[in-house]
Amino acid sequence: MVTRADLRQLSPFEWEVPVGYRADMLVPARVYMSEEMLGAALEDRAMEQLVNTATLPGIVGHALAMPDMHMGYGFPIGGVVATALPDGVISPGGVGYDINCGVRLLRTGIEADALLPHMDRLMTALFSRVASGVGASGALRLSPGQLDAVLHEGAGWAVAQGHGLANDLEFAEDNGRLAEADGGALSPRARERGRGQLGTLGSGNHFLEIDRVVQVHDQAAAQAYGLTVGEAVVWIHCGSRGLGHQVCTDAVREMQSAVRRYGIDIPDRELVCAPYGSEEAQRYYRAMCAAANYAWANRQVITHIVRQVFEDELPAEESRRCRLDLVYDVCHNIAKVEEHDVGGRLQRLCVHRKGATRAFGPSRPELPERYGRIGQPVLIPGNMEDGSYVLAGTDLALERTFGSSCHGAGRALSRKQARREVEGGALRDHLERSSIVVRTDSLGGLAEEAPQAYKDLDLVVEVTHASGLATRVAKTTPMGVIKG
DNA sequence: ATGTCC
Repeated sequence: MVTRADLRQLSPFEWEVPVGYRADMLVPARVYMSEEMLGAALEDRAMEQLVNTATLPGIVGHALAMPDMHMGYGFPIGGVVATALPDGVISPGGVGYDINCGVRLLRTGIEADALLPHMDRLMTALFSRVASGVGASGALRLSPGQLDAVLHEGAGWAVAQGHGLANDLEFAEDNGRLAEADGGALSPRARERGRGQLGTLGSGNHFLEIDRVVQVHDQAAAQAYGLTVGEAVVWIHCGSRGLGHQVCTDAVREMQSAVRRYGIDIPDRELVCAPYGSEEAQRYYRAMCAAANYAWANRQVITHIVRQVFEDELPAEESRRCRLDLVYDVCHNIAKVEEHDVGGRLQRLCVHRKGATRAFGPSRPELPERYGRIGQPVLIPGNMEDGSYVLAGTDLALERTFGSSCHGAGRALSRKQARREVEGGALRDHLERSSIVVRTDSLGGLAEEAPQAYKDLDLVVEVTHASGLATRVAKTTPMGVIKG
């Protein structure tokens, strides 16, 4: 176990486990946290998992952890690991089971107060038209050919089918599509699981919310993002559902033998990986890209349903004043091939972000023109009571964390602990008394996602902001919550 | 996260 004594403090919110801590480390491990947060991270296996990732062949810079770090499969959630191509490894555990789990934020153009009288009706309609819960299937049933188009085209498929507006794509990370996707790299089971789940929310921490912008921290950035205090916004948090889960399951199994074949020593079998250029790695990468595209199409289809619900359920006057535009769409479970400056040299890297959000600053050409002087919107969900943050990516993040930031508050209680401590029905009543309209498939699931099951988002964002990885732009709090 | 064990 890593202890406090093994850590070297670099700055108020930056800590390092030096290479000498363990003989198999190739680079130091670095975490962004306050001293208080560090305590909790040392109690479970998260820090040890981070150190384990510092042994992966080809890793460059540091094994990094964001302030929302907690235990995950192999890699900690909140972890960022970059490996040098072509010989560095790619690891499915560095992406996670929910490939391209991500967040999409829509502004509405209407004041939250104007929606208040209609919240019950809106939330009931959203709950009925966006399928949610474990194993949920949606209104679409894709033919094999349609599925291939989704896997290849991502959000663009949905837009072309009429589930969206042409400029939606401009405001999604990678325009909602990774070009290396190959539907043929998926197992038949992964493909079958994907056929009926497009346009569905899923379960766990996935949600659909109507929020109110309660605070603007950075007027210029908020203006560029089109956010104003008092306005209603919509948050969509979901991923690639059973299809992405199956891609990860298949890859973990296949790479178990790859690790042996390529003679890779890993300290934890959950860190299975393969050299990026190998057949196994390339098959996983193309399948992962396809699953990422599925997730983007999923969020795009849900976006369209939300727009339809606002149009159908609001009175004509309010409906006319609404315009649900995409602020941005980020993924926080993915491995990307990106170019970064490593020690003064531009290098092609495989950047694993697992529970970490890309946070590119103004210098990167990937940003939409509208945000070019501000930085990429970094969307950080918190909890169903206290709300969420919009931050802006920075050039400092490019120097420090391969352009990455935290992705949420991070869990403070395990799901089991949360169920023990919280009764779902009482939580729902508490939220409704606070004028938060709640719709859920599972009161047990609601309890697992209770506010007290998460770290304090304000603290996580404070560390992120003070470290310069992403800067505060606006905060929103929930008016209506759908939990799968 | 997940047809929460093919």
